[in-house]
Amino acid sequence: MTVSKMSDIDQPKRVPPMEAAPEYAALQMGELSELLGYSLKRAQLKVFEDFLRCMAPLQLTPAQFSVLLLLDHNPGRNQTEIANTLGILRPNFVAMLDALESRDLLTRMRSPNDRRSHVLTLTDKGGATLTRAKKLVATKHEARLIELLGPANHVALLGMLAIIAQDF
Amino acid sequence: MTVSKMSDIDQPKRVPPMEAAPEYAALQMGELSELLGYSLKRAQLKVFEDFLRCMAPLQLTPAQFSVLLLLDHNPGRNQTEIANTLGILRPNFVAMLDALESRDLLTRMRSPNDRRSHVLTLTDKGGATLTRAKKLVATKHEARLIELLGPANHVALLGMLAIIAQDF
DNA sequence: CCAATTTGATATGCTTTATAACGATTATAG
DNA sequence: CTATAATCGTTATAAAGCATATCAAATTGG
Repeated sequence: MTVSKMSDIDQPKRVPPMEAAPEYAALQMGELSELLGYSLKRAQLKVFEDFLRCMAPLQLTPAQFSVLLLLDHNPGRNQTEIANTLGILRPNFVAMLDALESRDLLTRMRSPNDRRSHVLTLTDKGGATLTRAKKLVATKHEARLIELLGPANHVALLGMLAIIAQDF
Repeated sequence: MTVSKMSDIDQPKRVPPMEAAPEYAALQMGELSELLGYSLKRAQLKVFEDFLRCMAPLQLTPAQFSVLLLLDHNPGRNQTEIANTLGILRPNFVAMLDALESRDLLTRMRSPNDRRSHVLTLTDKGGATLTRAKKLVATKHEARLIELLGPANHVALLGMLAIIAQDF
């Protein structure tokens, strides 16, 4: 049987599914709303979904964007350093870099100091893409969040999440 | 739940650099710390990790716990209703219910009204397990979070995440 | 020099998430 | 009523995400 792969031309790969309003009576959520993990996961999915939507013209996932951003601020680092900082395991980072390198957004160069390691560098196209991406994130993605929460809450939320991410 | 007190949130003390301990020099996180999606994902992973640790004696994942909790508050519902409410796709819900049913935590009964559907019900063991689970979550998991953030911040965080999960 | 370690890479497996399709059953149109 | 469509649980399947073991090449340390 052939794989029915509807490969259209330049359509965004993943369009998040629209949620349809369920026609049955709303269920009692119980203590679920008080469960931080549940709300965290739901919120994270929504935020990533919106990120992908905003970033559709550049076809960058949140993880890919974070790599470009980190490379821009940390030139001359190798794969292990970048991957560890982002919480990505080295084996899984390889394919990710393959994709970005094949799109000419970054380069792998053997380090002259340590020829085991690859120095990662943003290409010109990578830098330009990152600039466009940051603009999209700021004006479309984060702006919408700030509008929803208010600037003070937005800052407070970032602070609390950072605390959880590092101290919990 | 009310979010009316979101304006008087205690500001988190500070936002130190994320992660530590690798032997190479700390990398510059750049605008990454300001990216809500990034912090959300990191925080969510940590919270789920702690949830699993606290729930180890009962061997319940966050998703399984949410199913038991929802069943307890919504008796007589079928698989589609429970799955939809939790954002689980029906095909993926089958194996999940198989596992819980094989552990005698819930039962599937053909509905007399509509013999296509299965009415889901907590067993006695399921109810007892849920009671123990809720106690573990409250005393070990959420308590630690509240201690870390402070009660006011904890409430505010829940409120903001709920807003994002619903309205974003 | 030799043993141990590190780096990028490959292979592999597990879990999660998503879609298509099927039999049984129910609902609906004509 | 009958014929068609829709729904429910289920199976099969595939793509991602996440994790471990292992390898060759290169480096480090004794």
